[in-house]
Amino acid sequence: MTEPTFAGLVSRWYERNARDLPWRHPDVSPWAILVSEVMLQQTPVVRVLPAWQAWLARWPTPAALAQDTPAEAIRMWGRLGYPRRALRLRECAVAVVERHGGQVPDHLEQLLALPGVGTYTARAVAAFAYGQRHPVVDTNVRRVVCRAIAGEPDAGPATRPADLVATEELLPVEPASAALASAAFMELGAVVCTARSPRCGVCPVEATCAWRASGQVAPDGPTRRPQRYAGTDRQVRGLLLGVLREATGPVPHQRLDQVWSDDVQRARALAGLVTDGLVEPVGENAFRLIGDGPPAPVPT
DNA sequence: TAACCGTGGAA
DNA sequence: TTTCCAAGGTT
Repeated sequence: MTEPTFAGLVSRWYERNARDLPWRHPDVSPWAILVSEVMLQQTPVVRVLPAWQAWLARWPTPAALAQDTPAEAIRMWGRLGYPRRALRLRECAVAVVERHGGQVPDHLEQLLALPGVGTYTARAVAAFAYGQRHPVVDTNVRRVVCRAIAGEPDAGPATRPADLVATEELLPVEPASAALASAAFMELGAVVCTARSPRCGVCPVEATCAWRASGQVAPDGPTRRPQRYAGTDRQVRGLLLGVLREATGPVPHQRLDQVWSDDVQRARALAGLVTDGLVEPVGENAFRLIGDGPPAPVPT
């Protein structure tokens, strides 16, 4: 009789307490899982649920999305935030069709090469869609491992190679068990070992938690700068894109002028949207979502 | 490395 | 009301 491992304890807890999220169902395609992972980047589960359903109902395969316009992808994205993700997801669908015959690849290197897919998302798809053994490290997992193993209150702002190593050492050898453990770590961080008010009373590894043993030392020093939103270019971009998203086809410059009074900042935000490929000019004084209609006539 | 990139809900 | 933060990626 050996002691249960850390991963074993968390996995056991997960099997009994996991939320019933649709992208975790066994019959879900790798494409559907990839879509969920991209939508979940910096975005709460409750907001992703309806968007994910609608997206896959419209574009059940990468090929379906690849054939539609960027403008429609941006519209379907709705108010999930970070609309560049919609653009990247469509580019990703195009790449999957062109490079992989329409099938989401199952090799880490191939996944990493896809637009909008980084270290976390590539590993998440490899593990959750294909059952491979990879450390899947997001903000939840970093926090769980940091607290339970290292005994520190919080992890750093970005995932580092050391985080992957530390997490990999916790994974069971068997691939399917490792994938399950990865999902379990994430769930624990999302539901129990939360950033603000951890529910240590219901934690399956409270007895061995290094942070708990230390008396739950508070974070030391100032954390990262709280990023303001009101008054930033980000907010102005959001307002501008909101108008363009609701419109069909070109929107007169004059109508965009109404969303923000500061001419300089508004122009900068609009230029940024164009630079990012979300918006394009139509003629001299109108703009539209990228690819929303036939190409503007080229003067000869 | 650090700044930038949306949005909305809870504390 | 303000602050925090939510399955990151890109440059």
